[in-house]
Amino acid sequence: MARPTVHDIARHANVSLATVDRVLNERPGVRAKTIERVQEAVSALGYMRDLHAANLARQRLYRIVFAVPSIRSKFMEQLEAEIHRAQVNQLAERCRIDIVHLPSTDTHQLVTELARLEVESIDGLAIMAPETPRLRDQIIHLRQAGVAVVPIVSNLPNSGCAHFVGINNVGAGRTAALLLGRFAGTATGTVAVIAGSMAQHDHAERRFGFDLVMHEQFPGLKVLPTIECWDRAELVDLRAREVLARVPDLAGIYSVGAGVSGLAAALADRNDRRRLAVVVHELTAISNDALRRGLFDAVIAQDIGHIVRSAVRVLLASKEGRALDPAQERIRTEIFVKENLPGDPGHI
Amino acid sequence: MARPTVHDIARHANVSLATVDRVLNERPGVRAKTIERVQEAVSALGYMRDLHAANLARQRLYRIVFAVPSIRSKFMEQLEAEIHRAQVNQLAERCRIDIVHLPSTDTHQLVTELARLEVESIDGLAIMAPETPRLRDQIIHLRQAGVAVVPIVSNLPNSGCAHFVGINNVGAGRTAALLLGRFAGTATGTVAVIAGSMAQHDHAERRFGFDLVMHEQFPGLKVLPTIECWDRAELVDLRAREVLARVPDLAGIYSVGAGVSGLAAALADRNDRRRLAVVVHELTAISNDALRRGLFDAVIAQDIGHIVRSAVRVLLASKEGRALDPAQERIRTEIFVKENLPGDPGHI
DNA sequence: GCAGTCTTGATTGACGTACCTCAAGGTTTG
DNA sequence: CAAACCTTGAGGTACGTCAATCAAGACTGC
Repeated sequence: MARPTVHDIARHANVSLATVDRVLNERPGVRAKTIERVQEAVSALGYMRDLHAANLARQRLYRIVFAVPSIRSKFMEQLEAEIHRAQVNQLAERCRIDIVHLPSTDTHQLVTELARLEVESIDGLAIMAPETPRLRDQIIHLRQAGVAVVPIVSNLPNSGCAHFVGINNVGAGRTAALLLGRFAGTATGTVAVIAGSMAQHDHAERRFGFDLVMHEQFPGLKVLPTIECWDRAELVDLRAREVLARVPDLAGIYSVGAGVSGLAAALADRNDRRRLAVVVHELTAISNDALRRGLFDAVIAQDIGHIVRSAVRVLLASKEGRALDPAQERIRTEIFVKENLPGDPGHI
Repeated sequence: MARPTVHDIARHANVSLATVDRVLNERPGVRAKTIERVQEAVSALGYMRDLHAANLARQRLYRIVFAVPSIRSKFMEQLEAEIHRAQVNQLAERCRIDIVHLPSTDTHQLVTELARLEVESIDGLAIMAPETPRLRDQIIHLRQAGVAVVPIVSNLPNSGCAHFVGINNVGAGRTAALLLGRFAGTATGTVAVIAGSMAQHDHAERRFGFDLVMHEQFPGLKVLPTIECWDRAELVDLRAREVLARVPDLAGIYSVGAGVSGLAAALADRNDRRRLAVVVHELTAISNDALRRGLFDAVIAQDIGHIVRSAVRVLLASKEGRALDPAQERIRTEIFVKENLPGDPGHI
């Protein structure tokens, strides 16, 4: 018993091929009763449209744009690398992917840049940007023009996008707090938090979640005000050394953003023997190495490749009116410690 | 500039369509020089065969068999659920997936069951089974007959399979030790280990990794001999209660295998206030709930959906001679704590 | 009952690749 | 130098769906 085709449906429903086609592609000109008869035949025979034949015939080349900040960081490098990988893979699947760089400071120019996209030729937009009212309006405008939009990494809660591809940053902060609190090995002490800036949505959310759990579960640990270092490693280095020198009962450090190489350097240089719990974000070559060397205790991460692939799937599914598997699209808040780093040798 | 097609290749290489076809599909009857010319044209134009058209024309229906133990457990239920999900999704991609149940105790009959597969009609086999010499021979025989074979969840190191889809179980045990040791909050004490049976490869490997790290990093924690409970919840319950009652300085419990509902029940019933670090394997409804309730502290898991999808990709790629993206196929050893459980409400 | 619209059938030609046949050249071998 | 073989060209059909056409029958309202 081979797969049923449209011909089988036509025969089973006693209609012509043309009618089956009209029903399947929701074209007008079919009586409600006939539609019903065709749909019955479809479910009776268990028909599924052959994606290969459909895509081939449709001759549709989807175009997806990834709009990402132009900041240079290890994380952004990884993100772009994954987008490039998707470009190559998706090319075989009739989907062209482009990258657009958005200014990271000037939010006005960001929207201007976005407005420059040729709406007509774009099917989907995956965007990583801080939400502003003007950006929200621009995104609503894009969606009205038929562009599927999905925020990635950092959510845009007010822009009315059905889906967000990224982790729950409040949850990530909560997770960081739990790990830091339990790894610290002391009920009392002081905890320092280093972030890029509290103006960044995701950083603020992480800090928020972090505070919640610290307060609930580790009331003996006092959390210092956020040290803002604008994701710059040399600043992180400097400020981390200050904290290490000046806070005698330091029990842990939580790094919310980028620039962790500065933190690793500061930690490597210290000569006291205090037990310190260090939790940072994003698994990069630097944090990987610092985990191995015992400088960091835990890394909270998101699978960037998964984010990119998921964004593509979500956008294509949206354009094609397909449903998607929620479980497959859920981006997990991953925890890495020294012993479960990916790419370990000796994979038995 | 649209995608180049075989016609473009033919024109560019100054050969006929038939010749291009012969080269692309590695059919005989083409001079080496001509092959070279065609391949040059392919790379010059950046040609990529249109998978949709190719699959359509090839009219190939791949058949993949998942051979899994017939034991009933939450983990196996999840595994089968994911295989069923893949069945539905892959049907649209011209790939039929079947499940074969293998006897879990009689290794002789297991091989007999495997030998019953009609080699001719099968393209790929994903198998989860303990390795025995007879099984190894049977797998080598299958591979010689042209069946792509990939072990899943539990590796078959001696069967010569190029790829294993699953986590590094030694690493998983190491990870469990690190978490348990650091969560315990005490440098000295006793740790109990509950497993299905040390005859199970993956359980033994986890225990091995666990012992390594406990010995290296937490020498003050004494690890008791493995309590074998055959993955049966009621036995786990019983033995866990014994341990809780009889070991006064109990600092942690590591559950290597299944039957964790018994452990959760035993822990929920205890009335002492000792700080206890509990680490278990596999994220199921039960372990999820126990994490939330604070009965367990950490769960080591593998993404079962990822394993199934990866196995399918690996097998199909093997049959089609395609390369695959190692990063996408790497199964991670995931850590879950109370705060990073997937499917959280309030996904901001 | 007639013009007009709505519904359906029949048919056709893509889409890009796979795979087959037949025949025409070219090259080697004895 | 002819028979045998190797290489290549030309052309066709098929895969399952999409999309469009034209024609005809079935309704509607007036």
